Amino acid sequence: MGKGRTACCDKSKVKKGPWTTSEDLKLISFIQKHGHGNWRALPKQAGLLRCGKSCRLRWINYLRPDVKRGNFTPQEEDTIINLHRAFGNRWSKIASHLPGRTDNEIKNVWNTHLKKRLVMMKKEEYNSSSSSTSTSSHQGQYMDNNSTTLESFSPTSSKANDQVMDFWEYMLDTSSTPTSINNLDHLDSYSNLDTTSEHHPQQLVDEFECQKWLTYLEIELELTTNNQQEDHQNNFMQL
DNA sequence: AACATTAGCAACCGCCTGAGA
DNA sequence: TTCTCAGGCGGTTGCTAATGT
Repeated sequence: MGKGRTACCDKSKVKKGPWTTSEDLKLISFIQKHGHGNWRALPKQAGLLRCGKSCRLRWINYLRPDVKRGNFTPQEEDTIINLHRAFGNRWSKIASHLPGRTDNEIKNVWNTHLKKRLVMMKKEEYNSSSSSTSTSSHQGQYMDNNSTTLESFSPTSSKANDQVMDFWEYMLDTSSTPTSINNLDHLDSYSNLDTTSEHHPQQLVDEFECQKWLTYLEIELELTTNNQQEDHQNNFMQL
């Protein structure tokens, strides 16, 4: 063994960047069938040109069925703020107290919203304490009514939603739901569909989209009976 | 309308840790 | 005890969309 660490994978042979729909499905399909005992070996076994770490990250942050998407509630934000006071930047520790939320997501929310808000509140606190009519501030009152909550941020653009709708129309109209997980590459040729994860239904706030996606996966992964599949198709047609 | 700047977030990088040989 | 390896973690980057000028 030479000096230094061995790379986790051959960087020249792995794909990087945003995950495509077909890659997602391959990963989901493989994990559904075989689990994820060995992340390093998984990409090859699943037919993915990805680093094992990348697969793990994708699964944990986006594809796991129990990942909760959508805006953080004010309660969750409070929890993060309080836990951050206790644990600092130990995002996985904080995430363990917020079911369905990932460390990466919490880290992003902290860095983009909560940190700024706390700075502003510190400022306000400082200003008010320097004036005679200062009001006391204590834990649990980090959120004043005028502060911006994450409710005001929409994670999904209308364009992304349009793409999702286009995608589902395409899937239903053509009845081209792939029958084999090995034959998913054509999904990527659905040219205008943004293949970044933003369109992925598990990232949609709208539960309707999530449900459609999950139903599709059930069909794709043969987790439903034929009758159930028919029901699903009928439900889609009614929507 | 066009360009510049900012915000949001998915994904990558590299280090750390623990298990097992 | 030492070494290797895989998984996990936190920091950071880079792309895209939104907003401002």
